Amino acid sequence: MKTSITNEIRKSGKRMTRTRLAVLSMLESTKYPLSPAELYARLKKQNVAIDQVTIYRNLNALKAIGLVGQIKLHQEDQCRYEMKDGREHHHHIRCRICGRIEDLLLCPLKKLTASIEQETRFVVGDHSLEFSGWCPTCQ
Amino acid sequence: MKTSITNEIRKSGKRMTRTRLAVLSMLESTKYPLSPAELYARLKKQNVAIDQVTIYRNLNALKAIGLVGQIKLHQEDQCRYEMKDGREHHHHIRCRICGRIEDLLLCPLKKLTASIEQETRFVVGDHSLEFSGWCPTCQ
DNA sequence: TGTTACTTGCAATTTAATTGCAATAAATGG
DNA sequence: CCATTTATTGCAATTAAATTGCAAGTAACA
Repeated sequence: MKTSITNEIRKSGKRMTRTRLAVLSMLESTKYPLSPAELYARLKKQNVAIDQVTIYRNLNALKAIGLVGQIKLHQEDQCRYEMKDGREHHHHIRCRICGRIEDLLLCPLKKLTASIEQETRFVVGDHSLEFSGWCPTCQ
Repeated sequence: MKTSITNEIRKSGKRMTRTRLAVLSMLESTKYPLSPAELYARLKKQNVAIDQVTIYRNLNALKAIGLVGQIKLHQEDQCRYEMKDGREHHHHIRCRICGRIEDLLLCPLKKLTASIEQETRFVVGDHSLEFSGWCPTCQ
């Protein structure tokens, strides 16, 4: 785990712990966002002793710092989480049949922000954009 | 309530009932998507006798037919629902402070679908796009 | 008007996520 | 390196959202 992440955590008054490190490592080594339950199962398989509650609390803490992003996908009843640190802004596409999730690196929305702000008089802070469809295997 | 909606419901083997009509009317007359709890409160205020469970079941049924859309917003722990029937494709922006929600009629994504399909080999079925920020009052 | 089967209400249940609290352990300073 | 402070953890219990079972009710259609 990069020292910069530990510093980021300490800077916010939080601490780098065994369980927090395990959660971060798992998120870093997985190429798609994970749900708390998936995180728990994967960590258990690696014989990491951690409680479900600790996973929830760590995800919330890391989200608050901005190291981790929360993603709500169609057809899913749990949120997913992924590392934001050092990653390009991106979105996701999820297969409606098998649930496979892939990253989409293209995002046409930065240009759109200005016109939205003009139209609504809101100040835009963030956006989420999720696609769903059928993956190559399920078509 | 338009007859076309009743027909749409019957066509799918479902029935137009007193409670279903009440849910549909409430969704039609509200300019932003409602959560099941909000629907319940508003219907209660109108002295419509309806159970929370019935609201959930109706929303699921109407979503399955395609008459109603389900929306997951940032910072919210309940889904919201809105009429899809006859409405233009659109998205939403939600104020991070007061929760105010407005429609966004512009959507630049139809053009993007082709390149996503080419990039991922998925067939794109749908997308969701939600903005959050600060509304004029809360800035 | 009678029959079929979709729908409703109520209670109970499932599932996701949060909270309380005592015990543990990371960070900092001496 | 040790002591102190306080964030963090694990366990149990709780809250909150959404679903399910079932008997009674009622819309649709012949």
